[in-house]
Amino acid sequence: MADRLRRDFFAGETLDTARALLGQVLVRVTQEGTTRGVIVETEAYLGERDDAAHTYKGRSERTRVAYGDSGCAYIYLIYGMHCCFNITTGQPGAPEMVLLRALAPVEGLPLMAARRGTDKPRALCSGPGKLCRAMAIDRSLYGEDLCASERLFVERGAPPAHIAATPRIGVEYAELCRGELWRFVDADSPYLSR
DNA sequence: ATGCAGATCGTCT
DNA sequence: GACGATCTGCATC
Repeated sequence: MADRLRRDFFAGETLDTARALLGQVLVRVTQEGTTRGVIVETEAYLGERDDAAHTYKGRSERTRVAYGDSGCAYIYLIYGMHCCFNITTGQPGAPEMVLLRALAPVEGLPLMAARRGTDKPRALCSGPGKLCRAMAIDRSLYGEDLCASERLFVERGAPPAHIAATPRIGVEYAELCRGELWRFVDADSPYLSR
């Protein structure tokens, strides 16, 4: 049994955590079964100094969990139909987080395929909405503490050999930070969102 | 391979 | 009332 990441893994600098999450293993346990995927693509959202972040304009009901402990699930609905899954990072009071954008599926592929309506491995978790669907992550898990939960957590994996940094996806509207290289990918992975 | 329209609703103005 | 940290299917090249 691999060991679970502890709070201190998520509590440091958010850009470091976004890089360090590559190669770690996201685990989701449901009554239907367990699914696992290696994290291959992340994005950092840096709170009140990042005009692409939900927390740019301060606290709101939606972003409540971002102001608490690191290592918790920040999940929201986008376009009325997809969920996006972030892990809160940094110190309490600093509303920073890391968005998980893609996984390399490693366990529970048939269950993922059933949830996604496709069995092509590359299509299962290669996007923030896709991975939420494949892993059955929705807003009922909002605020879940990944350092204590039995149903959603991250296990220790091996860092990738080559990491690339690029601009984040879909944040052209953010005049200030759209050019920042705050998206991180396993450069050798075929399971990226693009 | 690239491009575009449509789906659909919580959150914020 | 407007707009997304998206995905899919269909059209065209």
